[in-house]
Amino acid sequence: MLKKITTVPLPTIRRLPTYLRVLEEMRKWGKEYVSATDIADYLGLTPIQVRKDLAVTPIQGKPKIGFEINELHRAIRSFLGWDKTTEAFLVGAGSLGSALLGYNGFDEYGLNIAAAFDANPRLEGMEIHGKTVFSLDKLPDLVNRMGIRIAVLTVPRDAAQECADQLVAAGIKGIWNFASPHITVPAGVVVQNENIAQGLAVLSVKLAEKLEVP
Amino acid sequence: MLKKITTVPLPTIRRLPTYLRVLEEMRKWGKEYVSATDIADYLGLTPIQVRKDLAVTPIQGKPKIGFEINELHRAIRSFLGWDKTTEAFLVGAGSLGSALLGYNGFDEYGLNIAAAFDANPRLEGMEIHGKTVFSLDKLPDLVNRMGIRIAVLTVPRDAAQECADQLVAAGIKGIWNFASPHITVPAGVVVQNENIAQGLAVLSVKLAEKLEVP
DNA sequence: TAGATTGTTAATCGATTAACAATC
DNA sequence: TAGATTGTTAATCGATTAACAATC
Repeated sequence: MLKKITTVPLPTIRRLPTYLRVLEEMRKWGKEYVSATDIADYLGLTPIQVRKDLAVTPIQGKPKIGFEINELHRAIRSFLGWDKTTEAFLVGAGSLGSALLGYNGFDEYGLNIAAAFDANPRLEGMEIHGKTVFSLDKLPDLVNRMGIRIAVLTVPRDAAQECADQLVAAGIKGIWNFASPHITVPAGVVVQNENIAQGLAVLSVKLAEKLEVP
Repeated sequence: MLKKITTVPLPTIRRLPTYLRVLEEMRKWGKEYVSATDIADYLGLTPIQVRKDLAVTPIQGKPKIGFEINELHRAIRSFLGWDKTTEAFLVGAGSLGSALLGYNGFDEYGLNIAAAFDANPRLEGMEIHGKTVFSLDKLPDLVNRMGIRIAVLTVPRDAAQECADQLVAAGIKGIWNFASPHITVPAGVVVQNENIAQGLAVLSVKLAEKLEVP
């Protein structure tokens, strides 16, 4: 009986950011209301699925008219917690880390990378895309003082697990893991693995199918 | 009756690259055989799921021993088509495009980015991480001459659809889309959308749940 | 009003998990 | 041999899709 409150399906959560972008797009076109059918047509989904997904927000659509774009947009952002900014640290200032430091779209997702950390002492004190790089041993203290809960992990694969352990020890509660296909963390810590190879695998297989049986 | 041959579940396909990494890891430890149980323990999955996933390959495991690591590794790579190199073009040599050009892990995935293209004439002829940047209008001819089928799309969001149309017109069959949450293409062309915001959405929601109900 | 769209409840579909005989 | 592990068939679980009354 416990444990199940109203778990929103993971696929739904993954589609929500796309709805945000679609709503922004349609707002740009001067629209004020949008129906689930419009969104579904635009994205190649079914209207029923879109309506189910949007039901995670408390926003009610109006029959024959649809949803108020701004209101829906605000509600989805709020559901994702993207209406307030969360500060995060980036760990591993290599090429991928640097690229992410230079990405300026995170504020749209309620995320701000406050600082970067690297094991290489030669990077200490440097700025990458305006973010200061600190020595990794400064991390626990700064996590504590700034109340940081999220880390973006972009170290080399071999360093991933050890580094994750340090992050957990320092009090990090969520790890956005670009470093390794899998890391082990204690319960109470959330890991989101990002792995570019997954998408490429899907593309590879689908393309092979298409080319075989056209 | 048509159409369904033996569709491998998408979640399975997405897990396959991770199995490759795990097999490499275990090979490094000097192991020769690995059981589905070992892999499952390592990744936090169930042994049954791992066995089901591995059944997409023709490799048979040996009861009590497991699977021959090298053989299984080769079979998964073969299933994904990653045993032969596929040449691809990257379109959009901005910060994300440059970062991907500098990523040297693609050969593990059977992908080689042969060249980059950009609409900005000032980039023409430049080299980024050893890859030459061509003008976008050279793309159709080069796609044709080199028989390129895959494009990595890393242009700004607003240019994504127009650029995708050009790629399709040029004969590209698979688009790995980092540019926009959604693009429309004709049937016969495969699109794989990569969207960093999806993973962050999952992390955000899971973390919020954890912090609310610890 | 008629018809498009909503939200909800039920049916279907697909993936995961369980059960179990076969095997080394 | 006993026991761990395999591969397969059946049961369960969860997400998607369908059906439909309510509404503007």
